[in-house]
Amino acid sequence: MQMRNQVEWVLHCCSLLAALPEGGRLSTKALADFHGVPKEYLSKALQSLSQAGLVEGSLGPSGGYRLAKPASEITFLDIVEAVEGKGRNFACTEIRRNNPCLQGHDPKGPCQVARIMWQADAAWRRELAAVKLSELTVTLERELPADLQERATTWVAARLGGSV
Amino acid sequence: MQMRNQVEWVLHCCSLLAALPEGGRLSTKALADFHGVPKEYLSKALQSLSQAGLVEGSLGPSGGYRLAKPASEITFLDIVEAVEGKGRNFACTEIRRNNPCLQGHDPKGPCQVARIMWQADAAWRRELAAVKLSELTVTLERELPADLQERATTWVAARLGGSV
DNA sequence: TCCATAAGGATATCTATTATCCGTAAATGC
DNA sequence: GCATTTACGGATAATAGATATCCTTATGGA
Repeated sequence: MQMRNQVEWVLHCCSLLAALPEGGRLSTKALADFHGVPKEYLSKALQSLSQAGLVEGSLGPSGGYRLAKPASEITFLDIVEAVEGKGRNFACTEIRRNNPCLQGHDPKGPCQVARIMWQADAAWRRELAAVKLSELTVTLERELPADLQERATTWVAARLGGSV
Repeated sequence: MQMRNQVEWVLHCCSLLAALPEGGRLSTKALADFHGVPKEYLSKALQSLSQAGLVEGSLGPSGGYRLAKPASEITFLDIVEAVEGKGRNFACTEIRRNNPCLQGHDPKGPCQVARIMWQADAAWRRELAAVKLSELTVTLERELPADLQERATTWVAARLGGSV
């Protein structure tokens, strides 16, 4: 049971978008180059983010993506669910109903096994919901050496779209 | 990102094994019939449990599986990890190293994205580790009508192996 | 001896993930 | 208006993983 590659990608992409100057945008191509991932497939993931209302795409030259709302209002859970879906990580297929000696019995509510597994799933989501995208930016600025941050800023600036 | 079918199966199987009388065993066939799942494939999952030291298989007629230790010493996490593996649900592929403008930089320790995702994974596992298999038995006895419990007991008794 | 069983290997089938390609529409600059 | 750049969506291919079955082997019990 493993999350998709795309989840890692978009988390890093959002991190980069969060650090963009006001009004700035980055194209799929720039984001793909920056992270060394295939552009076409990354595009699909970014479209998921767009549909979830987390980022906004714009067309034309100097188009690209930017966050649709402040990084402080976007959680890790938002991003993960945009790509991975909101479905639980445990699917109960109600095998208790297959039981040959319990036929005719119509159990109410989810079975205890499912309840426990869903409770753990909820704990996982709670943890992700507690982390804002903005926290990522703060940590990165604190941990990444200043000269590298500047190189990154320069790299991004050279590819920046939008009304900057 | 969804867990395997086998996880649901073995959780229910363990639940049944935990309710067995002292020394009793159930064969793969009985467990498969009880839950309405394919015997051959369930067998693979039970072998995983066996390798993890959670259940003990024995050969010959009147052979089958029983718990390898008291249900109070087996957690949901034990069972889930036996089938699903102990690997984290988020794999960090270190895409930050692909960054074209950060070449030559050798970051120490996991990146913040991975740390956050792993923290959520840990919360999920913590939740599962907190639930003992024995709790499942207790709940089942409390919630399942007495007559159905008896029918199940009879059904199981007719297929019971081991030294009963 | 004979049968039932766990265990493990080999293989087939199906589904989801990963990836690529192409067409469309919109925005920008000329 | 026209060419270019971009997001977006559909279609499809390639790969990996999950699901399932079959067969052989070794062992225990009658």
